[in-house]
Amino acid sequence: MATQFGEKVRELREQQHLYLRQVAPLLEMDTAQLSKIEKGSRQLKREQIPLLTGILKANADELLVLWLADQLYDVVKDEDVALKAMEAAEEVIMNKKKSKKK
Amino acid sequence: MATQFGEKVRELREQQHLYLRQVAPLLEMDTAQLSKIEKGSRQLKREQIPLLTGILKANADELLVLWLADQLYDVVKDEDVALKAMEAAEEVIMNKKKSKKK
DNA sequence: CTTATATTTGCCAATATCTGACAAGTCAAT
DNA sequence: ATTGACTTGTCAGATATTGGCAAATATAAG
Repeated sequence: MATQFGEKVRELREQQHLYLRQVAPLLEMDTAQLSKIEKGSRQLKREQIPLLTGILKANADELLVLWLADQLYDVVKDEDVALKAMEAAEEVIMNKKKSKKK
Repeated sequence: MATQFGEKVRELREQQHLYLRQVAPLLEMDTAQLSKIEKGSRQLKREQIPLLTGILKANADELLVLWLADQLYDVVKDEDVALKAMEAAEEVIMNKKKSKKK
């Protein structure tokens, strides 16, 4: 249930001495939703990550990477072949990268 | 649009000299759907993979791994930090594995 | 023990996304 | 021009996710 992303958000929010009730409105949601996001039972929208990064003064891609990692983990979490699948996906990504350098 | 999974399914289906119209009913769908799956515009349901593996005489986890890899790729395909995210997710998986060996 | 503040949880209507089914389309061979 | 294999478009219905509120819980203070 807990997510890397949610845990990091909470950690950063507490470091900044901010309450849910202060941060939530900046993301146009209520405290209940943000609470659920930190607890991992809801997902923040991808496009809100940059805003949250600013609010929490996180460093550049920190939150994005954790958010993505959570999504990836979700896909394979119950699979015996999780790591094999990850490697297969990585290869595809690396091939794309190479060929994008037209 | 094309998927590794879809391409492999097509390849295997042709190797077995089977038509869409023969395979589709075994998966309880129509040929249009199966066509889209091979083309990558629709997803086969996770739980149907073992059945399809049998039908196409694929080897054990081949199709499952490709199917999962496609899902993973989908999460990060437009992200600059795709590989970083993959590595972060891999670490989580490897830690789970270790701790599961109670 | 009551109040106050912060957070969490449960619920459900609203919205978004995915799927199944069919019809119509292309393409190649005859 | 007909047939067979496959593809594509559409759309209602099924599923899943979200937003928002209200009630529950937790902690601290008085």
